[in-house]
Amino acid sequence: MRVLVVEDDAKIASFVVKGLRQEGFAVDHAPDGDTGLALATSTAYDTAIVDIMLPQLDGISLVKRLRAARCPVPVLFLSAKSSVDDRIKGLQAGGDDYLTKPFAFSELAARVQALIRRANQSPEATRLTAGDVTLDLVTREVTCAGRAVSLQPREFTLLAFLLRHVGRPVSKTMLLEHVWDYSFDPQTNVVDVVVSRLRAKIDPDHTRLETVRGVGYIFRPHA
Amino acid sequence: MRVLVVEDDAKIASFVVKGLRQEGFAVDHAPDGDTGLALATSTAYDTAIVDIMLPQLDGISLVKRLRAARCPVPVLFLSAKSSVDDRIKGLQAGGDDYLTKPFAFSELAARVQALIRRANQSPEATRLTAGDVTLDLVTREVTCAGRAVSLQPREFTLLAFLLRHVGRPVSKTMLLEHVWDYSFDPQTNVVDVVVSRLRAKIDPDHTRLETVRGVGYIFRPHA
DNA sequence: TATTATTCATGCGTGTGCTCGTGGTCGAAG
DNA sequence: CTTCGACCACGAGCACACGCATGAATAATA
Repeated sequence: MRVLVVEDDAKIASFVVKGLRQEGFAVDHAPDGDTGLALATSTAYDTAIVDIMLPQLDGISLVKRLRAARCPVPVLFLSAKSSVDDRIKGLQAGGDDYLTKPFAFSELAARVQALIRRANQSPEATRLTAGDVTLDLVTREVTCAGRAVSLQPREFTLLAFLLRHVGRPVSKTMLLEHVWDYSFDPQTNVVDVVVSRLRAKIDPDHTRLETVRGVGYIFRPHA
Repeated sequence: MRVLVVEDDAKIASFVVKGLRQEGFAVDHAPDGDTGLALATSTAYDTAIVDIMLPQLDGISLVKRLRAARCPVPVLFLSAKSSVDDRIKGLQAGGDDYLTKPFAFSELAARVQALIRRANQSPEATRLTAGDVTLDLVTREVTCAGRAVSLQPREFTLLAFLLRHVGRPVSKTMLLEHVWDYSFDPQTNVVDVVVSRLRAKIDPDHTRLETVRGVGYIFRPHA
């Protein structure tokens, strides 16, 4: 488990880094926001602990940039201020948790564990899977039965939506709304066409992506 | 278990927050609607306790916005008024429960527990069962005596209606109205035909779906 | 402009729902 | 007990809407 600590206060940083290493984590330390951003974008961390008050690039902006760069690492903010306002700003910027200084190390360790657990349990973060089909929202890679498949944007979005609703039928109206952003019925067969093309690529014999007449489609994972 | 308390009255808020913490909940507090909305949309709470009378953004509007943002957190409303009207408004806005001030803390704790329990087991809401026949309205799966049965749309709607009226006879007129959306008698035997097909699939020996001559049909669960 | 992605338009195949008609069942009256 | 009429069951067949696939046209992107 790799953890990144972005903290400028040397005492706190060393206290946190040592403690986490004793817990068995591989820990990297960045003393300022720019270094933190560089490390976070170049390495796959399981969690980042980010101080809000930082030289050069503050913690909130750092995380905003991470999210803009599609980096899904769970972030725990550290802050001297405990105001609800700050907390909200942090969470809105894309943070996952918030801890106020001073804090007990055991508290920090517990939250880091929780973040990692949550991230591992929610494939929602980046990777969707159903049976032998996988789809990575970040790298946009799709595999089916082990081999890579290249999808067009619409096909990709459609498959992602289907994978989020595995085992339950999705209506054409739902698809038009969430894959096409139409709030009305365009009176055409766009959906049918893209479904047809998607099938040709990942399900030629219609065993995964079944049609439910009069209702819509349903994605069933291949045993 | 994380709980959000949105309450502007400091005394009540502290009373509730302390009590819930003693019960082992992780509690966050928002003193007004805007703050509550921000917290609720950025953190995954297991329950939200929301006062109706709030500064800035009132409780009802708050919950409406939450629902519009597809935030499914169970909501318990608090209110000084106990009128049926208010209660209805609350539930219509997407609330799950309603408590009138003043209330005993034990009462509140019990309801919060109930809400969390209900939310965790909720998928049952979409499933109709009678004897050895089950029907899932969401996945559209139907089983009879353990094995899966595939139904056509009309048959599915018909069975769903029958399961909602288990043990009491339903007339053909009722069926035409609720399964076919006819408000008149089409002078044909559509109902008979579809009933016949349904029987062939889930009740070949007429022991579950009996006919009541001159009246209609009645579904009796298999012991 | 060249290239890719998306949408439109068309014809075909088929599942679905409906009607029809026959034969069966029930119940009340003779 | 028999007869008769009304009601019901269900197989067969038809028509239509729905879904599918494909190529052409348009739009977006480089």
